[in-house]
Amino acid sequence: MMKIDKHSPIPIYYQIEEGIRELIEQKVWRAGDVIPSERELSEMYGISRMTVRQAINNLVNEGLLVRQRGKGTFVAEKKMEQALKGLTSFSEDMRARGMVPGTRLLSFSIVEAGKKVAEKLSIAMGAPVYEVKRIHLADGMPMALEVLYMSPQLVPNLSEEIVSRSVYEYIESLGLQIASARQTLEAAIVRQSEQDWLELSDGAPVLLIERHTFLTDGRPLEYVKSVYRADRYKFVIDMEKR
Amino acid sequence: MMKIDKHSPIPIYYQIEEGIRELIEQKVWRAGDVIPSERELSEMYGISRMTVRQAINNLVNEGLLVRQRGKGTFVAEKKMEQALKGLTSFSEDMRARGMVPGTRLLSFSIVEAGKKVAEKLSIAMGAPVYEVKRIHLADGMPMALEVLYMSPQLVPNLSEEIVSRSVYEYIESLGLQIASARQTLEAAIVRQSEQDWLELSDGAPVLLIERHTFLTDGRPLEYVKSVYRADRYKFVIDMEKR
DNA sequence: CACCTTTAATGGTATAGACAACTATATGTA
DNA sequence: TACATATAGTTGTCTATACCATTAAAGGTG
Repeated sequence: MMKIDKHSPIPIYYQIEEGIRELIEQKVWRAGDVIPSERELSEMYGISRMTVRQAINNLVNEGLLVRQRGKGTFVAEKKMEQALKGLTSFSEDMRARGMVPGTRLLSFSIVEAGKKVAEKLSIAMGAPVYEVKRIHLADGMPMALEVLYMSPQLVPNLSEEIVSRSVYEYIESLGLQIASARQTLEAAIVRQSEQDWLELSDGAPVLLIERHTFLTDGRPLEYVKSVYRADRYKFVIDMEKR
Repeated sequence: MMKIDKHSPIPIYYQIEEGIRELIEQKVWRAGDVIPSERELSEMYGISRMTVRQAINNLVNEGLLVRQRGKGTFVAEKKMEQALKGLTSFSEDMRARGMVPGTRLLSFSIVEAGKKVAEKLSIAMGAPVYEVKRIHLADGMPMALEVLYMSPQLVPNLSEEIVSRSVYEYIESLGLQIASARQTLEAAIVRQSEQDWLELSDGAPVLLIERHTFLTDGRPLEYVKSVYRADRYKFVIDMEKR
């Protein structure tokens, strides 16, 4: 099931923690499943129950597990949603609003990084970057125009194929982990170049959203600029005190 | 210092937790201070060190304390900033951007709640509510128009005086604690009624922000609608994976 | 003085055990 | 059948102890 080395310099509770994380990752245990009881785990690996508890505590704090006294410990629901609290992909966002998401790829190419893109991705000006332009649809209607930049140094072998599926799943499969993101939102009037794609008339308001995403090691992963139709899109943020 | 009842049905670790929380609240211990060591606390109250650790663990997870191996456990910095991660007051926001904040009170009155306000504040339609209209300035220039609604049932004796100082400090002094907030952002074209206050011309884009704030017990505290000048204001959100 | 070693204090990890509180199931009883 | 009771299994709380890893300060040494 999972291996524990009691004489490793890595703490036992951490090994257990990682082991459980992995089993959930690999979908051996799925959302809602009971995991073995604390006593079972402690006997299974010949370690103290308190040590098992320490591991489980951490995972509960992370939101990966849920405890229920008298019943057991369960794999928490969600997982993707927990990815970046409040930061969801367009598709998830739309589905949550009860609409059918869609995407139209406008262009997929490698271009030379301009000043702003180079800065945002921490690469040299003129260095090659992926540029992905697409339109996001909701119930078949154009909702947003998006331009995404990523560095091939960080994300090699990106393809149209991958882009039309899920970029984030590909990112994860590369072992890259998203840690944080900064988004800026501002209002503006639609530009002429964007007008047709979004099926808007002159002077229509749009919501400009920029997203700058970072990995756990601090490296910038992507820089995305989006133009949303103001008449069809509201941005919602839920914030909790912690 | 603090009292512990070992035979209370309230868990000892929780009593310790509350005790520490209170001492920090009352500023007996301030940000950066060392608190007594785990061993000291355990001897002080005649309880096991592991029990003390459980209390401290929870406070560390909350972000109230910080551990440093070999050195001790310290009261974490911040506190106000930690109030609502990412949700700051206009004044703080502006100061963080290097501008001098200001406010012009346009009106302070009690009005009958309309349908939307009544809904948002969970009160009856037609019930009296405070309505505060003001303009937020940055470096003396109009930045946003704001209308705020609060129920006198929840927040009694609100006055112009309090409003012009800090509403949130007053809220806290009443023992009310903010737990969460939902903000929605959308782009729009400035309305005629808002145009003059914001010194905008026809067709200028604005950012509409609605904030709906809730207390720890789930009751809605306030409903705020703001209109920001798009040319002077960007909304920034930092999100971290947790 | 500057440098190394020792020592005491801190939090970090781990054990083995005990009892309480809660949940679900099985069992007995009217 | 319906209801109370026992029982086993779960997490929750708590103890007492041990040793490890890191830190800072005290003390010794050149």
